[in-house]
Amino acid sequence: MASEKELTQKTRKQSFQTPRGMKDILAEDWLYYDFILQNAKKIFEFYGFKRIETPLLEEAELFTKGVGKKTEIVGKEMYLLKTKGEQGFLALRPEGTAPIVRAYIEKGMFNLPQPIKLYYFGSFFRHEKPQAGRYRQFYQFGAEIIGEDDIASEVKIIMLSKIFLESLGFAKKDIFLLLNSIGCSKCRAVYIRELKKYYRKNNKQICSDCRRRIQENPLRVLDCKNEKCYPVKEGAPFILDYLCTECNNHFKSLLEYLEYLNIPYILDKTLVRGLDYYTRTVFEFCLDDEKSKISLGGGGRYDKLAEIIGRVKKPGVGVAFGVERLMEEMIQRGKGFKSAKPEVFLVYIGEAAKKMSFKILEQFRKEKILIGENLEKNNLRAQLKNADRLGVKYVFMLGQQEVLDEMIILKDMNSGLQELIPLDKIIPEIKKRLNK
RNA sequence: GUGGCCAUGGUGUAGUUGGUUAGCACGGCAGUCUGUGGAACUGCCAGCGAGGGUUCAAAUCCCUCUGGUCACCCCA
Repeated sequence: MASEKELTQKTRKQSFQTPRGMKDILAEDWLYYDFILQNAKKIFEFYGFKRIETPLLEEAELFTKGVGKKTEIVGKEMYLLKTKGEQGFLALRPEGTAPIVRAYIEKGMFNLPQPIKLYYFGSFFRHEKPQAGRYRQFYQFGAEIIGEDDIASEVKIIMLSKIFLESLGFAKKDIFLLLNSIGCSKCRAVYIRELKKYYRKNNKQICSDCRRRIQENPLRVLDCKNEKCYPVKEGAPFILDYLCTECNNHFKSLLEYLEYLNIPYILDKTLVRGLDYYTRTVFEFCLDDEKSKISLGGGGRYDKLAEIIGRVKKPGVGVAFGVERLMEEMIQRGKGFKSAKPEVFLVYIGEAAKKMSFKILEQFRKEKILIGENLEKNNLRAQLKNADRLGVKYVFMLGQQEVLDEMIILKDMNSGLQELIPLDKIIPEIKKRLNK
């Protein structure tokens, strides 16, 4: 825990801003977040997925064990918290799969009919340098199918991911699915030995990063973007040629299903993912087949994760999308949203009318008619100005005289024409005019 | 974590051989006009990202920090 002195030291500042890489989500942004979540919800729930939300904090060890100590997101980018009473550290969750598998085990979901289909929507945290489409707190939508090793799980996840992307307005032809298999622990071990041997032989022709990678995280040399490494990469052995019979059959069969279902894919022999728990199938969705393009989302199979974190032998498949990335692409493709604006506005003059305005507004709201008001202002001019700025079609005007007569003025803002209407007729009258 | 570029009211900006009180537009609030909007006019609000240094004098030059942005690393 920080001491009181440490906590107050910085408060001498004159102003505050959001921490680096984090942002306030304002009304215009919520239109996108809501739209994305609603589509995801509609589709995935219809296909039998249930929503789950795990805590923002987990024991740090869940990630070091599950995702891998040497991965960037756990080894270097995890937010760690030390608070009173816990041994060890808590971590702000850097990804969603390990917590969900933890919940699956902790809540004994393996006793339910398998597989378990879950989806989630929430924020995740990675302490990295912010950049386009990359924040320190960001939202992910993701889905997991846990409990079966049949390729049906992969097929479902991939199929639904595509339907989801299309629902957001992305054209079929723009969505690219990159696909690869990185085998199981057995065949990958054989492959890595070969890969290391090959890179050691070509040690002089590769970049310094790759020299480090081949030791720490060998698979990653395959997506090195340094030109220097291209010739060596070209001749490198690829894991697809080293898959054991089971992994090979699994992958072949997945490809057959995708072809049968008319889901185009690009076999990307260099696609490997940064999280240690992946086995066999890995995939990524982008909007451009250029490799440099930031991916919208990705996922894969993780057959050993449950075993590593909870000694439960259950396989799984999952996908996760970066919500901010989806948003940015939607904006770039001109998919705009407007918030609902009222078409009617109520203005008042005088104290009696002000009081009565509250009752009248409720009549509209009971009828689900969106009505604007600015009761805080007490001059007519300012109220009308606001109504005008909102672009409403009709304004109801209530004054001293109207209250006495139980009438109200209805003003057409386009023509400027006004007429007197009995107070008890306002709802049918406005419905007629708005064709409701 | 490494490197490049950047930082003036709420928003968009003017302002460098350092030199009056930092200018303009939009915006917000109020008024001209306590019963009529879209126009006009008037007044007000609000800024040199933070800290330090050089100097008689700093928005301007230097350093540190913070933040933004882009590339790398990595990833959603």
